Amino acid sequence: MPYTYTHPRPALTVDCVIFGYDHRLDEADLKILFIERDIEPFRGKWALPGGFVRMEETLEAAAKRELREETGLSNVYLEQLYTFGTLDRDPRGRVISVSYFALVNLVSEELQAGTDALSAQWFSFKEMPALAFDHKNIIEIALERLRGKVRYQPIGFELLPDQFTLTELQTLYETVLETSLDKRNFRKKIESYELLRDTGETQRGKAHRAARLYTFDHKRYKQLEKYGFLFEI
Amino acid sequence: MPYTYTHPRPALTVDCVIFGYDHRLDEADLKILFIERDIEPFRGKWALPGGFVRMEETLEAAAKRELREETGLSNVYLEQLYTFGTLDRDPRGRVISVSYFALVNLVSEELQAGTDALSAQWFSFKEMPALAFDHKNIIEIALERLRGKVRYQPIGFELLPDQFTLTELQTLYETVLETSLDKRNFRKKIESYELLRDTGETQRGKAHRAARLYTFDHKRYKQLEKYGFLFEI
DNA sequence: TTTAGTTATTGTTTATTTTACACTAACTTA
DNA sequence: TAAGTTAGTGTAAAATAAACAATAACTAAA
Repeated sequence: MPYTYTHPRPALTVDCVIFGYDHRLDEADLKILFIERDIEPFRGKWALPGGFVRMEETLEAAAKRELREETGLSNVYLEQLYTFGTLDRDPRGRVISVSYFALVNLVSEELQAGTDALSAQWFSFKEMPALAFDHKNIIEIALERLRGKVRYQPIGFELLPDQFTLTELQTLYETVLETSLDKRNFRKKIESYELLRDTGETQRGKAHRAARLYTFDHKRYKQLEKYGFLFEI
Repeated sequence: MPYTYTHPRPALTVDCVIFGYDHRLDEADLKILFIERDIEPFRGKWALPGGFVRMEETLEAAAKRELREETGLSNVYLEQLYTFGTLDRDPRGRVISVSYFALVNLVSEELQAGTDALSAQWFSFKEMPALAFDHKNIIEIALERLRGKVRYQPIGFELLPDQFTLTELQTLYETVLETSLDKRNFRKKIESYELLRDTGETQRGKAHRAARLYTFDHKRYKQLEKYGFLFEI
């Protein structure tokens, strides 16, 4: 069924940059989720999850649908990143891509390859594969945004499981920001925001002193946010 | 000449939120540039400058072209803001809009209505007219972005003429951030960044002590930026 | 030419925030 | 029960931010 317009129109896609984090690893690092393309162009190459926007869905809905179809991930909070529109970014012709990004905890999320993709896989930055389209460019911009944002908004918690230790939280910030932080000063600052709730529980099965487990108080953050509350690491 | 595709495609537009500032006014305030639409839909209503993206131009090029055609403004630095894609934002059907924003000095820039618009006009926030499409929403997001950005990047200078006084700079920040700032502390902070060059000249024609004129040292800022320099007001 | 009026320019003291820094507590395993 | 490992905690010094007012320089009116 062909569709005809009086003026030419670019095609419209969405792409998702999903950052994943595994707090259990000794060498914690950020990973990004890619799918292996099973259709041309760039068949066999790795690419960001994404695809064409349908007429009856919003941009964000399209991004969520593609992410679910291609990787099995759902219920992630997607934020719009940037819209890419150079002339030559897709060999099929003029294609505009609206990109989204999200932060997830690797351990809580189960991957499953969908119908459009041979497989979905996490890659750390050191072992990044060759990518389709301008996706290398997209993730560079996403990483820049993540680094900028993590310092002024408490989004780091999205990368951790519901319950986490203060050391895990600190390691996360050290990983994302590529710095090292003073343990006591970090804890003092985090405590001053009063955004964590002590669960009363402690870590189990570790060969040393068990750390207290905390949860992030989303409700309280939303309250504070209204009144111009400033978060900063 | 009709264009046919195997799948339906949304139309793609760009919209420009141009903030203007007049440093000479006693009651300084931010204005936004609108055009009066002379075609349907929303004929006679005010709207952001913008229009359809052509196949042979990038998104930013489209935004610049529409801005020039409709208002006569050119050589402004446009930054991508957000892409709007709700289903019902345009009565003509599914239309995605990539928005851009820019900051200009009202006095330096000459307006001239173009062919697509009956007239272009600056409106201050207090006297905002009824707007076409979802443009009210777009400018709300633009204003949020501006307020967030102006505190961490020295973009305020784009709203002033090449030469300006420290009082003009302070008034600008007070206007955009809707606060009042301490004069001595403000000057101390600005001075500490070493981003201003004293021109040696002073203001003329004022019925009181003439203020020194400064220029913003863009080159120096770009240098400092590379090394993680932090600006904050 | 003097005076009144208006805006520009400048520094110090106090309060707050950030940084630097090291020992004891608690748990597991050998 | 001893050794090993990570968790948890406070204080002093330095840096930064905030509060605050008098003099300088110019124009216009008397």
